[in-house]
Amino acid sequence: MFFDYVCIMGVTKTEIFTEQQNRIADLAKAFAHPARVAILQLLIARKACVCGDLVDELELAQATVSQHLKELKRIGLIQGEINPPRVCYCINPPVWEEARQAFGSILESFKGVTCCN
Amino acid sequence: MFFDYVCIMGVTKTEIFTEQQNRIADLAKAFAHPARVAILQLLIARKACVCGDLVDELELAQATVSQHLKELKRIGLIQGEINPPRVCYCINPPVWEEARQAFGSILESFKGVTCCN
DNA sequence: ACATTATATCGCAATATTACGATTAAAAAA
DNA sequence: TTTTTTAATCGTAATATTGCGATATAATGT
Repeated sequence: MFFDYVCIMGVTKTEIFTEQQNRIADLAKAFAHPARVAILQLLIARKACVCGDLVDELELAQATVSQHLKELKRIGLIQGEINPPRVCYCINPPVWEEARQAFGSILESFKGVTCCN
Repeated sequence: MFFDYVCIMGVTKTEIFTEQQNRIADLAKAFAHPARVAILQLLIARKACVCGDLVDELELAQATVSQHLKELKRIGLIQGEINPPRVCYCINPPVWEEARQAFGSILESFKGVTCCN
């Protein structure tokens, strides 16, 4: 009988990594596209909060911006307050703090010691 | 005559973003997969430096690990010292410092002030 | 009711990423 | 010289991501 592990090609094997590693990877995804970096920077600068303003500032179609906002919302880094017919987006402080801690932790863990030199 | 802008589907429009935004996105990609997070953590812990050791520790095929190492090398976060027939990998301090600055800068720029509350 | 406004979602096209077996390459050991 | 060891690369399969036009949705104004 075979209950062999089957690898589904093209899919990240999240099961073999720790919760922390998967979470860091997910948080990093938020910053892994220049459009999302730009959106986060705009939200922090508070110049644009409403989705339409972001569409104006970025040279991307409304559907594309909406999709990036959805991804940032899924990760938790931003929240959207519905104010019909507009939606006002902003940074979600607790998750932003989580990202700060997570990246800080891993980035500070390297003390400049390399093994091959 | 039409020299209209043609969007190549599926490709990030890097031209419309700043150098800094594109670089942050690229650096973030290094952390945007749990396997690469695990590799970086292992390299920092110095338990495994040789590619084969990483393959043993991670439950991934040698070809897969090699591919992730190649991506980390492309971004610049790690370097590989050839020591035939082995290759010893380690963190690349200047680029690691660049990542520390880049993430620190954006993560600290949010002062807890949101526009919709 | 109907038009307007702002955003989300759908569907599609195309490239990017992930994973791995098989093969190649390069140096050391036999 | 042949074998062994270690890592890179190739080729392939499959899912993920990116981008956008078109459409749907939902509340407001007329």
